[in-house]
Amino acid sequence: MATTSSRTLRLLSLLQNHRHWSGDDLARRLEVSVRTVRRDVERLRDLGYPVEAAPGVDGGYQLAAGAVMPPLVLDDDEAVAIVVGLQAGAQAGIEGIAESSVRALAKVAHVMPTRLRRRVDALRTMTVPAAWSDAAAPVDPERLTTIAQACRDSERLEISYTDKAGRHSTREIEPHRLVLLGRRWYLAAYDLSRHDWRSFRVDRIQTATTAGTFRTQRKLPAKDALAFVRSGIEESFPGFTIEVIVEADVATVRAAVGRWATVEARDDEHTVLRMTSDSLDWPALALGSLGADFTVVSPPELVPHLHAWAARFGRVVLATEDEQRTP
Amino acid sequence: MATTSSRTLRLLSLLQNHRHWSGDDLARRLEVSVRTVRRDVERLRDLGYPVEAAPGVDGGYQLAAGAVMPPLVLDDDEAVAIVVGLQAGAQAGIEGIAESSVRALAKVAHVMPTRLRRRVDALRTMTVPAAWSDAAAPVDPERLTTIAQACRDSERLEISYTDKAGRHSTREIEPHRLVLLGRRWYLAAYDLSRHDWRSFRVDRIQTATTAGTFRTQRKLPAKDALAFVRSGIEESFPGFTIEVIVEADVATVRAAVGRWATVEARDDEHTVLRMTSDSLDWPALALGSLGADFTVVSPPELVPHLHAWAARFGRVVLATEDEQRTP
DNA sequence: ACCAATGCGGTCAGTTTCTGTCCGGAATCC
DNA sequence: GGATTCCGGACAGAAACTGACCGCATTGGT
Repeated sequence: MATTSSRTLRLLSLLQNHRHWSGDDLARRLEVSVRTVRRDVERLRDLGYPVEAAPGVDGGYQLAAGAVMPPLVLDDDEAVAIVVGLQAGAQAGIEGIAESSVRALAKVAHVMPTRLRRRVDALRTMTVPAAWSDAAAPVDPERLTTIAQACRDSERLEISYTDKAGRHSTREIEPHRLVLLGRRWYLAAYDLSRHDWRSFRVDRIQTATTAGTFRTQRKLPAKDALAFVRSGIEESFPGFTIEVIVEADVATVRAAVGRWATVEARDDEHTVLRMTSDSLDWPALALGSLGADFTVVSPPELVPHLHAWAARFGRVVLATEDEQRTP
Repeated sequence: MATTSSRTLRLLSLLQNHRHWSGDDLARRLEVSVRTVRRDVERLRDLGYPVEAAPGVDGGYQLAAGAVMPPLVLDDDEAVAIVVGLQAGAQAGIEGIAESSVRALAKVAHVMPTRLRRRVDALRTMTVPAAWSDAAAPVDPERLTTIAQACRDSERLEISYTDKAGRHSTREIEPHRLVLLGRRWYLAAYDLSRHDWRSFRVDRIQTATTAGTFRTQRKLPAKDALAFVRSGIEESFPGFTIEVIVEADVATVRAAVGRWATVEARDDEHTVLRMTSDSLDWPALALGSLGADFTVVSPPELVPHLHAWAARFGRVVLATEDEQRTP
């Protein structure tokens, strides 16, 4: 009967939403006898979900941590929060979770009601882009999930692409795998127009629409997708390695820059600060907020960069009443 | 029977993991006849999940977006990604999702296998703290979820708290609601030691352990938790409102600062840029990366702040070989 | 020490429904 | 037109679910 499995699912949801439930409460909620509730609980346990129960006046049932994740029953707000969080995770380029974030995103996005999708879109305009600098062009999360779904489901894609030289083209591809390398997403795919494997930078894909499924899995000419993409990229990442000597003690520096950089005491009054960054603007913020003088060890470009900031900031004045109104 | 509901759940999971499944495939996977698969699909449809099916040689079943979220069946990696994303969402203080993030986090964290919890912990050390400045002291996500669970489940908490004046104390409280105000989390709770309602800053709670449930819900002496917390906070947020006139056209400015600030054309060569921030360091980064001169309209404090940066940056020099090695 | 509240699980009988096997029909793609 | 695939009715036997009843164990408070 539909009622019995649906009821089991509802029970799971109730146990996820609230810790303590007495068997009596559950029975009333589910409109069955307590005996049946006990049997349903037993069923959940058989399925591997650890429902704990405590007898006594303060007893009740609760779902505990077990060996496997139970199916998550989410309400609207929670689903939206999860999608926003996953989008951030996919963009942030945190090694070790970005790929999983995209996979989960593809899964959630595919079944998410459109009304929730609209809310996510609305929120995305408020959400902070992961990176300041244009160095890491942010990728439209929707496109990312479209591509992730296509990879998962073996669906051909028709994409419009702009290559390094700025040439536009439309291609039909068989997407294979998404790879996060450095701070960018790449797509390893078989290009049906060129009859060869290619890697595409996802931020250079303007549109992507599905175009039917394909059956036979071609063999990637590399150990794995990561190796393939890496081999195809000649451009080395700029990725500055910043090292400065700050005229402050290590504790002060650590407090100011948080975990963004590694700090190391040089002596009581000098601290070595190291960080990596795509652009020189980030380090400028970190160094500026230190509130202490410092000497640049590397890269040399940082010095003129900071001097340029100094020059501009030095020229800053407060606007006069007049200026505030008309040019 | 355990098999039938478990099978329905497995079917749901299969449909979430891969788009196209032929009825035959599903039957083999689930070890039942094709007819039963059809019946299971029908069951899912009865439960409100829109399983679409296409006849023909390329047909198959797939789960589409529907009116409600189906229970999410996640694998380990995806669960970890979701938790990391939610933690970021809870910390980031994005209005409209922070509360939901915490709720979802409480839900997920409670049933998450410990092996996954360990992975999340490991990743957290790598994850970037939401804020630069010490203005927003980051909150331990684990503590946040503990408290959220306690609120949800009406569980007493024993907390050790450090108040504004730096005095430590241990209190037993009945937690009511978590509130995000500005960039900080507050807990509205009834303090059993003081016999009155209090708001606690979550970042000032050192430890929180559950101490039994409570039944009777006390009445909060305010319209809602937000109002209560807000009324209890005498300290007004600094929250600078920055407004500057940039000597560049609106497109350039928009490209440089992204969505962090609102920009408005003043004339072809001047753009008004507005943003709000807890500290003056953030705007400094935004203004520095502009690469253009500008005039400050407000706040006046910004000018000396920038001048201080200018002075420090102006003094910066490249370290000599000597300095790099020994002081 | 006792009592109330709560969960546990056995048994039983009646009802429900689930399953596999048939089948003809319809839609889709080549 | 043919192959493939999904659809859903009918049927019979097997399996299960459900509610009712029972005595028992555990917990917390009086």
